[in-house]
Amino acid sequence: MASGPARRSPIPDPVATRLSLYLRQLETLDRRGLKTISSSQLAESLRLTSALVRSDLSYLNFSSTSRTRKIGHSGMGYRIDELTALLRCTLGTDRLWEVVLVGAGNLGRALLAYGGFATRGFRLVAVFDCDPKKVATSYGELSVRPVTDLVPFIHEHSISLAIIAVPATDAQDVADTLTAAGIDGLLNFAPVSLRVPDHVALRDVDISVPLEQIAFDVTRRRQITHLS
Amino acid sequence: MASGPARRSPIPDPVATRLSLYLRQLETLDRRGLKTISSSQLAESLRLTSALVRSDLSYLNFSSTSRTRKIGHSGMGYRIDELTALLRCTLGTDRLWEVVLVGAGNLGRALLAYGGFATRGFRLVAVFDCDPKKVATSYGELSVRPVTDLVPFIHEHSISLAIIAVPATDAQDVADTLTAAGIDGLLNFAPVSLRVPDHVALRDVDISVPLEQIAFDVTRRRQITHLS
DNA sequence: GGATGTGAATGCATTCACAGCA
DNA sequence: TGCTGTGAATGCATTCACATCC
Repeated sequence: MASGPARRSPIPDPVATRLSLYLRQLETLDRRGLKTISSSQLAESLRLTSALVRSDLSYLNFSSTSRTRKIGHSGMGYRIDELTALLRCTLGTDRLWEVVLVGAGNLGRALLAYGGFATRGFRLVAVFDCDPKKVATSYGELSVRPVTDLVPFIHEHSISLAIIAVPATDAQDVADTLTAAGIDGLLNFAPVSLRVPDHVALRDVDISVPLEQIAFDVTRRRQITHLS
Repeated sequence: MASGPARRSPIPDPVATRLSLYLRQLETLDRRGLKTISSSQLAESLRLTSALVRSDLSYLNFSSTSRTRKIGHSGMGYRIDELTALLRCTLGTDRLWEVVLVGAGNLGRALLAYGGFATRGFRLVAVFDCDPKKVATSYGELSVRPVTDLVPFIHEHSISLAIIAVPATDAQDVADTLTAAGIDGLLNFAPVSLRVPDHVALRDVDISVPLEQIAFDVTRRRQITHLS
């Protein structure tokens, strides 16, 4: 039993990732004033198949709070406002997440300046760095605090999410500190594989990896073209 | 036929992504002075299984240039220098890729300042922006050029890779321009799904997506803990 | 002994194809 | 007719288990 897209939860990881993309796309469509969208339109706009979109969205049927059974409307697709709300609720971004940033180097400062988080339910509430020269410098509304203040700050403000943007050599130390302070989730930009306890959610972003993948794609295509 | 990890090419996408991670890890291990590593050690350091590592690396056996049949050494694992060279060659990063950056906003400036590319075979050789106020401003060794110079620059320097770091609304236009100029690969940081011809390699990086995934992971874990 | 390389087995993600509904 | 929701079929990624080699 339990064939097809396994009605009812454990939402698989690849599905969850696409749910984020659906949400992003719906927000764009909403800004354009659209009210409904079909699985095939949504699929095409993201270069996916309509069956995959429907399959993914079917995971939302019985998710947590909503008792609603069907989310699409036969013959006319999905209502953008409904679906957006349901996605936000499922992903947990229907509330504001306060996030701390560790590392005020180039990458850290870029993240501070990056406006994209605010519109998606996240707010950077503090920046920390171990370099005394950087401490007290201001970026936008935030001024850099010493790492020694990190643990008390997390406790005092009940922070659950942190972004690690320190050099690779310091990343594990920072992760350990954050873990000990009781953090729930970590977004790691350092190019190392961190070790954290099972109860801490961890994702890595290494911008060199996709760039390398492109180099690989291009190289492979050239080889194919070459010997044809 | 062709069961198991399909000896001989078309390297699947998930495999190619992990090859990048193996390379990154090997570079770290090399810096620590190690000479060899076993599939199980490499696996553990990246939280994978040893069978997966061996399976992935077996794709390198007959790849393009190298005529070597076996890359590991029975009883003693893989030689780090050998494997590093083979990975670089396979991924296409055994040579220098000159990359142009379009967009000198917060993200673009961070990428300029980010040192990580240089050590992995990529060099940012020019920055472009359409905002006249930004043009001619210098960041590090590069000064911002007007987008009108983009196409001639690409032709003149035979650039094949570009990074898009402009607002979502401008990204498709920039992609079209780059495509028309004959670019081979695009790394897109704008939160939109771009449309490019099949012969152009495209990858997306949206830092809000992994952050949302973490929020989702944390939310789900809380629900599980809650009702247990 | 300790490791690789790989066919065979498993399990998961995606697609197909169609019943059912507006 | 147009579209969703989903069981069944496919196909791909991962793991198992073991022959093999130093």
